[in-house]
Amino acid sequence: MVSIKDVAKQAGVAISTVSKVLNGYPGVSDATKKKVQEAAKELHFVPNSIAAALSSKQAGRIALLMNLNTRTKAIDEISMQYIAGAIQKAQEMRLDLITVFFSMLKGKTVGEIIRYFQAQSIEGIIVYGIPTNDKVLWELVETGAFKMVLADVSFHAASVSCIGINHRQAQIDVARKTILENKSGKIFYIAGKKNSYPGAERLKGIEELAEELSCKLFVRYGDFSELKARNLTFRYARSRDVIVCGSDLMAIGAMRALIEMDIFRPVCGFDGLVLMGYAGKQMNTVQQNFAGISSAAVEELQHLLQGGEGREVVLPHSIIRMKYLDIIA
Amino acid sequence: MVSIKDVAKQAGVAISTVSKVLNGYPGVSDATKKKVQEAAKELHFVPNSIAAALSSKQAGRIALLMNLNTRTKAIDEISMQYIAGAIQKAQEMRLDLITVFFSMLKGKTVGEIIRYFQAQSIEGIIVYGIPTNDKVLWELVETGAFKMVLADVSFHAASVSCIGINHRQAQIDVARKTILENKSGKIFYIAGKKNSYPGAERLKGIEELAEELSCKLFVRYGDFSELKARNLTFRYARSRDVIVCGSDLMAIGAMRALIEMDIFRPVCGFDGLVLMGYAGKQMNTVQQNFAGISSAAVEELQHLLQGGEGREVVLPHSIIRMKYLDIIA
DNA sequence: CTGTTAGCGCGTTCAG
DNA sequence: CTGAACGCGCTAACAG
Repeated sequence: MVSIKDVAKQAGVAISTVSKVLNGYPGVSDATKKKVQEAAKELHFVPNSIAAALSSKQAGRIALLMNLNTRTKAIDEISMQYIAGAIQKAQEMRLDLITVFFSMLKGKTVGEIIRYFQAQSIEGIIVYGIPTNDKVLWELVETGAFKMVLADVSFHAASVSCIGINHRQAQIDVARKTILENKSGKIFYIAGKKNSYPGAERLKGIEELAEELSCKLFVRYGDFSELKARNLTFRYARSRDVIVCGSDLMAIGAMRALIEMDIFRPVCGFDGLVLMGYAGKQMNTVQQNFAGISSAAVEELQHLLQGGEGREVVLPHSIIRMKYLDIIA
Repeated sequence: MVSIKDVAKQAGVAISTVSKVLNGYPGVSDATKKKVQEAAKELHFVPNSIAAALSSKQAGRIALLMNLNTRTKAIDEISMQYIAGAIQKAQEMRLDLITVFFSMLKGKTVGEIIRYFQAQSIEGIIVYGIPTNDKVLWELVETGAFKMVLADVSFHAASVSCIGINHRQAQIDVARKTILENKSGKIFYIAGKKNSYPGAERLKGIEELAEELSCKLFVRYGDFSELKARNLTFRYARSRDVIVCGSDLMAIGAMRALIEMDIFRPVCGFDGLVLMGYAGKQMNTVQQNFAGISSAAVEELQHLLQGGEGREVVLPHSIIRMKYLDIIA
């Protein structure tokens, strides 16, 4: 392994000089700068990130913390895009990214979690899908022990940013489109989970829209479950004009129930899963660019690591119509 | 951050003694061992894996290298299970696991790739889905620079193991079941990619089976693409009795084509994707436990890291019938 | 059996 | 503008 020492020797300068050049610090003459860069290139020098992490405190090691739902595998698609987007961007920004699942932290106290991350020299954490009622995780946020970026919640502090689309507005957009296309009056809304921030925001959206359009609104919680949405549809859909769902998975459940009931009702979903394309029908849905969101989250975390203030970042969304041909390859 | 030094001070012993105790080295009296362990517990000491990685050469940092197919998102499901299984097991075995995608290595020479991993103190690599024609990656394998576990290929050397199910046998099993259930004579086999090892093995399997059952076999390459399988089905399915596909995604394409053609032919797939459940019909398929495979791969890598010989590990598979009710939650 | 010492590769003062 | 020297937290030889 070629180290900084070898580069220094090759260039005929001291180790610290090499370090300065490679990290873009001032106070090095252009002549020696060039010498060092050439030597580094010649020796194919790649800085050892492990050593850098040990010695410096701004080593750029971050963690992606998320839920791994092994039961409902549909969520895999979202998680995967999240991970991929984050890894990609982290690589670009020369940050080390490790992936951690909630299940690994299960049963740990806040102190233990902090030490767990510290032991890995983690200085920043991106959290996706933090439950609004997870006491330990929210404690962790409040300690300020790490720079954090929270996806899909609305909370920011000095060292904590949040990021995500405007769920309320997105729900309004997709539902309005569907309702106007079908001239529907009575809305059946299948909401997500009660302790989910996006779920709550989407609910607010549909409430606002129903009022604006003077539609009757009937709400039940489907807990983001396909099965529950299916059952709710059997029970309540017949006497409503349109089924608006807080997630694609629930929309699929609703749609399949409608088919079995042999009645037609327009349905719209939320997320833009590929899975939608396999469910047999077309429908409007909100497309979230998950890879884009996690990519933006990494950038936001970098902003915090460089001393930036925590803030709220709102990302754009779009309304699409999922079709079979969109997804085959 | 509480370091090994603090523990030493607290226990009233030397740093190295603490290190020995915590790493289970011999040559420490039970009395001091107990003292050290108590001190560590009291201070909530968590060893810094970064520092350990720097100092020692057997630090247990490994990489999971895989393809990220951003076009055909169906693969997401498999990738996700892979990642999850590996991360989980790595955590259990106290190994640091980083995820790397092929795309990040694109255009790099073997030397650059080696340095890339060395810079991260990586000592072992698990590769999933290495193309049989990827020169650079195979060069990397041959250099022996890292301990490696290759999933779904058949190659092993001193420091390289391979792992996976018996694709040939699995293809035989699922196809035989489907054929016997339907008393089919003429088989249409939609194969995977030509330079894919699992694809080739599965093809061998169906050839063997066709001979054994004295069935006529007609083969075309679908390249693991849903669309291609769909088109091939339109073209060739009418005059055969059963469609055997080298992957679930292709089976879905075939099935949808059959529905549009309004003819019935038994179809069987390979992989056990959840996606299958959404495709509208039931069918036999091979269920691979992807999380289990990657988990086993981590264990095998650990075996190599501890000086074990490279070998071939064959994992079990099972034949299942995918149903809608199996997947909703 | 225990403690001292020397690095691992790099960042960072602080003299020169 | 440059380089010697120290330390990050830990492991591993070596003395005692």
